Amino acid sequence: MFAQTAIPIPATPSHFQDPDVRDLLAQSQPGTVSYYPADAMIYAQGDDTGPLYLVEFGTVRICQMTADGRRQITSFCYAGDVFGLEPGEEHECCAESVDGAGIRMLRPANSAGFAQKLLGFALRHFARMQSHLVLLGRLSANEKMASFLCDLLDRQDTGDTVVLPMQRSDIADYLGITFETVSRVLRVLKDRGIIRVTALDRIEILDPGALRTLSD
Amino acid sequence: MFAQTAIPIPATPSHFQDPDVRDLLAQSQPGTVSYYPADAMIYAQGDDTGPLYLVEFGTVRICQMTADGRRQITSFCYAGDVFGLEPGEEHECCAESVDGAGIRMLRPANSAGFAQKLLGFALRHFARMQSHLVLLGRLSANEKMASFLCDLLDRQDTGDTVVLPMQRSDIADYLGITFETVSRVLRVLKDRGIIRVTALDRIEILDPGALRTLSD
DNA sequence: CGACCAATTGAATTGATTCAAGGTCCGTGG
DNA sequence: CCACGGACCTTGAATCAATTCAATTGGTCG
Repeated sequence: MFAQTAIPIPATPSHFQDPDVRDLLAQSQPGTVSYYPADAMIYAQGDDTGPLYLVEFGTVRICQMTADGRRQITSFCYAGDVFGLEPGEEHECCAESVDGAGIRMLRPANSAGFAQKLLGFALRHFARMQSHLVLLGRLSANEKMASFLCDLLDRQDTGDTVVLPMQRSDIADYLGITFETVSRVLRVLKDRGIIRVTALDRIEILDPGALRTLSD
Repeated sequence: MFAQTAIPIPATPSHFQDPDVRDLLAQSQPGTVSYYPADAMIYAQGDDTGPLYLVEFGTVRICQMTADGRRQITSFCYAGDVFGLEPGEEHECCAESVDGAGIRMLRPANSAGFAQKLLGFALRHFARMQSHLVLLGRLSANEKMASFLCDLLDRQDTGDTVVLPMQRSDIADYLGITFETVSRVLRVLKDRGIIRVTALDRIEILDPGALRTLSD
């Protein structure tokens, strides 16, 4: 609503292999890709629900706030991910660009086949949230970080290096810890020889096995 | 699969007002009601997915375990709730009866309209998980308990009294704390005059306003 | 180069856990 | 009917993981 500095970008065909995404695109009226600079709001809490959003490039965070301003990031969405699916007329969460993201809006066709597709997406998202619940409720800070890094490692195909498009406070609010703890945990993993921080936003996984063991 | 002491009970018509549940029943092949005594497993992690389950009476807990045996209860299901919806061929979580529960199995019709109904259920469940994420990641033990009690108060229509069908360790594993902390938090709420514990499984809410304020 | 924001590190504090000791509830059997 | 046993719950004391607050370092951009 406010601070939306969306710069339209010429429509380009989506290049995703994921057959489910292709189907979804085929069964909806895909719009053009809009560019949202870092920290720009895509939709706010209270905005009308309706359209879905496909991440073409970049990263998006889905946030929910408590009354007194604490933030929980419920998920990060990367290229190929779909977000914006929520019950009710109004969004409960807000979506923000993390690092400059290209977003394609999808106006859902109101067909039954579309619901079937959406159900698939919802269920997949479901499984993610399920394990996020375990992470938040039952893992230590070290385990949370290890689990997060493993997740990124699996999703990115950048070899043994993980790219962190978000800053420490985002990671903290995703993992339910403070950003200082994120720093300290990274140091622990470094000292144990499990990772190497090659840049602020780049981590080399030296011992994936150890990381997975830790992540539980 | 093991320890399943399900005792068939004569089929009785579902008495739920919820139009969505009625629709779901109409569009599936509802089975008879089975009784699962306390702590009986309804399905285990790894069991085949497929049927849905409707809680006719009693309470069900959906659990996920870490490799080393820590447990996170991802949701409690009460009369009228539907569970068992998961992506993939196998269940990631297990479902157990908490206090002796009557469960009706629903074999989904493979119609498109059915997917639409399921999508609705999935999205509603979704919103619940979303706020559970905030609870686990960003609330203090006191706030978690207050939030839990508010939720029960809203769901049950037993006036200002809340019934706890589950034991302390279940609450603990749902809130991401220990059962000792559950006890201590209840004591704090008692000392502040917000609640009164009239029985082990019965809590009178003396000051709902204070509870809601606390809950976030 | 200087200014600013992000990230790291340190020290003190705290909220929650762990471990251990009672207490309460409830069913069972004498 | 009451004593006993076991499971659950409560409470206390010590410990610990993570937070808070504060200072410093590092990186980036005009």
